[in-house]
This record gives sequence, C-alpha cells and structure tokens, in this order.
Amino acid sequence: MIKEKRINKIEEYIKEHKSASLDELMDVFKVSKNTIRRDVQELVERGDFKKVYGGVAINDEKRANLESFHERQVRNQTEKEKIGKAAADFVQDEDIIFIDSGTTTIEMIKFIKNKQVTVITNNLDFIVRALPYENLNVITAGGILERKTNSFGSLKYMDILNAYNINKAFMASTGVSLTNGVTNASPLESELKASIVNRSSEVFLLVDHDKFDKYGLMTYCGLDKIDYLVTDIMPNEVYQDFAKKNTIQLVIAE
Amino acid sequence: MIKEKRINKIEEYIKEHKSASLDELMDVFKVSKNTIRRDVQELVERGDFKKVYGGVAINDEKRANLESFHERQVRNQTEKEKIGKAAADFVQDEDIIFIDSGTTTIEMIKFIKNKQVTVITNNLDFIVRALPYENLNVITAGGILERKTNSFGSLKYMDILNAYNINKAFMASTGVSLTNGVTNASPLESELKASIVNRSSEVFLLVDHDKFDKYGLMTYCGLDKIDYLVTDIMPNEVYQDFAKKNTIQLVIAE
DNA sequence: ATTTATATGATGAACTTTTGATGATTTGTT
DNA sequence: AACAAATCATCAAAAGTTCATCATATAAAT
Repeated sequence: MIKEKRINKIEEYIKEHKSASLDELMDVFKVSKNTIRRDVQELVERGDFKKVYGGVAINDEKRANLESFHERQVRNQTEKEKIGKAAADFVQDEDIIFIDSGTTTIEMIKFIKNKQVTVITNNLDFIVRALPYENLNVITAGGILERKTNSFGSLKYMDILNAYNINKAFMASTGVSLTNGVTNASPLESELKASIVNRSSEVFLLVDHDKFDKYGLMTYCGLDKIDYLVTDIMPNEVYQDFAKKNTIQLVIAE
Repeated sequence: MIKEKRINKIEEYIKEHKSASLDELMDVFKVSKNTIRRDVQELVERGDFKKVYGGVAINDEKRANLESFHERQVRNQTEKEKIGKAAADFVQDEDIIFIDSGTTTIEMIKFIKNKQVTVITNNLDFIVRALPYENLNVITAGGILERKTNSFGSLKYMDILNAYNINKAFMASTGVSLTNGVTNASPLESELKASIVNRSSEVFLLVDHDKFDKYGLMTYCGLDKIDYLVTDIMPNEVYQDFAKKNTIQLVIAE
C-alpha cells in the first residue's frame, strides 16, 4: 500500500475512533512505529488532529469546520460537477451572474475561476472558494447565516440587487415539478430567489435527475420562468413537451 | 479503449478512492505502468490531482483554502488573543454585537463561541469560524468582497443595520491618534464603520500598542466616540488624560 | 494501400523517497 | 529521583521514480 493511501486510512481510523494510540495504529496497518509516527505527524500538520502522548486525537475545534466544507457534497458528485461545467460554459467575461446556494451550483467555481465575471451570491461556500481568484468580483446581499445550506438568508428585499443588472442567474432547487414549479426548503431564501428570477435576463436551473417530480416547502417560481434547464439525464416527455411549449432550452450535461 | 476514455475512467477511479497506486491502476486498466504514468501526468497537469510517491491522490484544494484562514494572522498573535479575550469578557448572553473586520477582533471568536449572542459582522473569517457554533446567530450586511481584509465592503448604508439595535460594537483600526481619531485603510468600509459607531450603545476599540500615534487613509470616528479602549499595554499619559476627560474606560488585557 | 502521426510497451541507468532499525534524548509517571 | 515510554535524529536498505531510447501497434489522412 502506498503512503498516501495509508495516511487516508489512518485518518479515517482516527476519525472513527476519535483517537488512537501509536501501538494500535502500528498493529492495524502493519508498519513500524516509526512510520506511523511520521504519518501521524503529517496528519497533525494538516490540522485535523492533535498529537497526544503515545497517540493521536481529533482536534474538535477545527473538525466541525472542516467537515462542513469537505464532507458535505458527496451524493451524485460527478453528476453535479458535469452539470456545473455545462452551466459554466454559458458564462462569459464581463457577465454579471448570480450563483444560488446549493451543492450543484457551487461546482461552477471550478470552471469560471479564471473568467472575468462579477458574481452575486449568498452562497458562503462559493465565496470562500472564490477567495483565491482575484479576477472574480464577489458581491453578497448578506443576511442571516443559515447553517443548513451555508448561505445567507435575506430578511427582506435587498437594495444591492437593484444596483446590479444580473445577466444570468444560476439557480438550484430541492425539487422541480410541473404543478409545483421550482421549490426550495428555506422560507428565508424564497423571496430573494423569486426576486432574482424576475430580474435576471436569463435564468438557468441546475438540477440533477433525481430532483424531478419532487417538491420542497416553498415554490419560488414557476417552471416557465426558466430559460435553460441544465441537468444530467434527459427528462421524460412531459417535461420535454413543456420545455418546447415554453421555449425552455434543455441542456444535458456531457 | 481510447486514451481519452481511459483517462476519464482513471479520473473517476481516483476520485472514488481518494488515491491510487500506479500498480493498482495498472492492474485495473490493463495497461503498462508507462502508460499509466503518462495518463497520471496528464491528470496532474489538469490540476485536480497531485502526484504522490508510488501513486496519485486528489488535490485537496479546499484544504489549502482553509489554511489561508488559519495561518494568516501571526504578528502579535498572543497580544491580539489577549485583547480579544479581554473584549469578549464584556459580551453577555442575548447581546447583539458588531464585530469589525481585522485580525484582532477575530480572536474574540474563541471566547464567545459558547455564548448566546447575535453577531453582526462583515468579517468573512469570523463568519467561517463561527460556522460550527450554532448558538451564534450570525448576520452580515454583505457587499463587495475585499480580499485585502477578507471582509465585505458596503456600497451604501445598509437597511439591515436599522433592523438591529446593536448593543456593543467591537471595532478595529489600523491606527489611532488624538488628532486623527480612529482610522482605517478602506474607503468602502469607512461609511459602515462610522454608522455602526453612531448606532451602537457601547463602542469598544480593540488595538494593540503599536497602533497608537499612527493613522490610516480614512478617519471613521473621533476617539471621543469610544467607550472602551481595549489594548495590551497602558498607553502614555496623553491618552490616559484624554480617556479620563472623555469617560473612556481603558482596558489593559491580562 | 501507403504514409504519417499518435499511442503504447519494454528496458535500463541514474536518482529520490520511504521505511525500519539503532541509539541518544526527552517526557510523563510514580 | 528513578523508571519506562515516547520522541527525535541519523543511516542504510528497499521501493519507487524519472528520463531516454527503441520497437511495435493503432488510427487518421492522402
């Protein structure tokens, strides 16, 4: 087994057991104590763990932080990345775009990070991941931090949205259906989303295939308000017909 | 299988397993180690992966991102932490406080993380570090992301500030002097800061000793507007006199 | 069908990283 | 203070890498 893999396994092991002695790790991974020591040292330097005499333990200060960023989006990762890429292809230099909260929309960062765009977003993960790329002009309307979605929920209609003419809005949703339209789970965010959809010249909806025929607590716009529906699998005929009738362009990623 | 397809499969494989040894890939994809090596090299050049000894692993760019948060403030760390603690001692449950941007104010997080407070802040580092503590109700006015300070610079007076009656404002400064008052370097933030100082019932200024008798680009309030001056070394008599005359309470940390 | 370009596999020499062993030093416990 | 365990520093063997070269196979273009 290569070192990298072993270190990852050790990381998992410690996370599972909350702590571990060096002898224990030595026994489980069948390498010398010396090697374990070096591996542990590396893990400690990465910041998730702290060294204790004779062993290693999780550093819970940073733990919660890291997990919220690292381990969150896993379900359908590759699909989401594909959808994000397909959507990002529509972004051009000088655009003023809105990026909704959600795990699909955040994947767009990888594909627009070198473009010259103004991004308006309430998505905290996106903001943090945009930090290294100075060409991205990032603006947020602010509001109350919602930890469920790592986003800011607006209290009321925000002035900042009036100041910018949003070109393209990239929206997410917890469920899409013909009868209930585009829905999400957070009342605080609905008003903002609805307002964005109305103001943006072009509206993109990014949803993976298993969001169809489902719906969440609040409807923030009808499906007919969408201009581009970006997803990973061609939806059934009912949606295809609806798209044709309402001039919604279906974009199937990859 | 065509090269492109194989490379994509390898990409998926590595993503799924977090890392892989060359031998492992050789075995799975039934090509020579030489080819695997070339494929891996290409994947590494694309940026998502890094080469490790004996194999390849995912390039955890998120980790680098987070490091920029943790490793940034180093100058006068201990002093700043002390000042942060001294200031945090004034924070009580149910307070509505404002936390300014800056490396001193952010230290307060460690000492208020278990209190029941509403925090209004434009300090992005603070927001991120407050994520794990659900008892902290975090609100931001938003605005344009300024990478120099990792904070949001407001465009204009924000409604959100009217909605909350800020109890205690914990302000930072790049320089303090009797003649120039309390100054900072960012024009975008000055207006917000001035408005906060006016609205908050109690104003705390957190500065370490080497900020005295210096001044920055913009003055956002006179020194007399401050109610508590929290620092690490007792300032000279001129400041002591001024404090006495203007009922400013000097707080010397530790 | 022939040429051309690209992709692959095999080999070997020089080089680098990783590992476990050893012994000296530090740290925690009684 | 005395003891045992843990850590650190150093070193040589083992495993892995890089690079160049060459032969072969496959795909694309004419």
